[in-house]
Formats: sequence, structure tokens, C-alpha cells
Amino acid sequence: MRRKMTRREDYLKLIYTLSRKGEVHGADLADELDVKRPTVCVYLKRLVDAGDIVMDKHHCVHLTQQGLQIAEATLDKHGMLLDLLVKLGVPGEVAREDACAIEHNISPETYSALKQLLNERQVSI
Amino acid sequence: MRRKMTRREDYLKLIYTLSRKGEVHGADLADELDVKRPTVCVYLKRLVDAGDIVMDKHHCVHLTQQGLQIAEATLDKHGMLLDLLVKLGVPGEVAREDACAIEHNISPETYSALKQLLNERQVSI
DNA sequence: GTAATTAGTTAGCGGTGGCTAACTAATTTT
DNA sequence: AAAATTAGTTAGCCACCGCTAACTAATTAC
Repeated sequence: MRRKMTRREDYLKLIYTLSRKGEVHGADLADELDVKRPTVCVYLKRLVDAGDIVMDKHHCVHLTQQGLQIAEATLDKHGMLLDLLVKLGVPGEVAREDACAIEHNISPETYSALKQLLNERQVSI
Repeated sequence: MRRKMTRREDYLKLIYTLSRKGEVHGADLADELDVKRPTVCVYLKRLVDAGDIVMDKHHCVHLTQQGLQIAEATLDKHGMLLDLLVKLGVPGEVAREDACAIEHNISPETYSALKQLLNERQVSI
């Protein structure tokens, strides 16, 4: 059984976001994730093995269909949590960090419940 | 800088809970945490080093003042999250798992915001 | 075009937190 | 009391995810 890749969603989320702005290189990921380049290099190989990304001849990173799906799902959870926390009065930067920490660990049930709560709040306040 | 002991709160929480019912042995912790006895044995040494617990001559585990404080704070967060999720309609068992996953990662700000939300909900529903 | 910088990689390491195997110590059975 | 079971420990391993040092390849400056 393959072990958990707890950083997987962080990488895929970031690759997705950076892709919108142009080519994605390992160095960009290292900057944003605040880790060193060798760390990224090694991890990207695992993401390739997992079928989440492909690397082109210029070392640019591209999401596969599978990687894209995971990235979008994670960004969706992140956005929902961030919106909710901010709406509840948590300062933006703290809310962002908490959303990042929580997003990997919520069940579909909790996701639905919180999303519904967010929608209520959007009209009531 | 010492690395994060992400299991710390799980152990301390459980030790606290089991203490209410009697002596706490490594084997009990292994059962409840669903890990093997050697894993617990090694981890308990780290908790001793961290100043969270002491072991008596019969290998019973006791929380220090510091360990007690962490255990109570964690249980408090856990209880709040569990109550909130259940109140939002998340099934009990799922809510418990999510509360466990989330409790280690929320800032004081998010804790306060969610606690306040819980209090509102308690009166409004 | 050569030199300097930047990017990617490889090797080797450390900490966290699991595991099994094999030992010792304590407890229970018989 | 001896045997069997259970508890604790130690050693050695593995995966995850960081790091530095040192290498290579590519890019940019001059």
C-alpha cells in the first residue's frame, strides 16, 4: 500500500495557480512553498510517479488530468474554508494558514456542512 | 529548532482520558491509538524528554503540569469542534474523525470564531 | 565566446512516526 | 514452582519530507 503524500495537494494546488500565469518551474515552487530546490526536485519525481504531473523537455511542470482534478478539488476546499473563516472574523492571513492546514483533512460531510453554513452566512450578513 | 511532534496532543489527550478510569499503561495507549507497543514505548520516551509525562516504577504514565495543560487545551478544542460539526449535521463518527484531524491545526483566532459560532447555534437552533 | 549566474539533480543526512523480530521482565495459569 | 502469557524494551528497518554540499546543465552578462 502506498503511503500518504501529505504534501501532494499543496504542490498540485500551487502548480495549478502558477500555471495560470505562465510556465511552472521547480524554482518557482521552491520559492512559494518556502522549501529548497532539491526538496522540490525530489518531490516532483514522486508526483510524476503518482501520475499527477508530467515534465516537459524544458523542465516545465504540467498537471495531468488526475493532477488537475486534485488541484481543483483542493482549491475549492481552500476557498470555501478561507471565505468562511474570514466571514467569521478571522484575520485574512491567519485564515489563509488555517484553511491550508484544514483543507487536507475534511470529509465530504464536513465540507458540505461548512459550505452550507457559508451560504447561509452570505445572505444573513 | 526542535521539529514538530504532531502526535503529541493525541497521546496527551488519550493519557488524560484514560487517567480518569485508572492507571495508564503503554499497552492501553497502543490499543486506543491503534499502533504497536514498541511505537508507544519509543514515543513515551520522547514525551518524558519533552516534559509532558513521567513514568513511575510500575511503568504507569502520569501527566506533568505541562502535559496536563496541553491535554486539556486539546480536549477543549476537540470538544468544541465535535459539537460544532455535529450541530451542523455531520454524522457523529465522521465528526469525531474530522475534529481529531483539525484540532491540532487551528489558530486561537479560528478557535474563538468557531466557538462563538457554536454558541450562537446553541441558542438559535 | 567566455565567465558568471541560475536551475536542476544527486548523495547523504536528520527528525517524525510507523513497523517487525527478538529480547527481558512481570504477571497469571496451572 | 514451572510454564505460559502479557508488557516493556531494544535494534534495525522503512516512508515522508525537510536540509546542505556538490555536481551538471542551461541561461545570461559581458
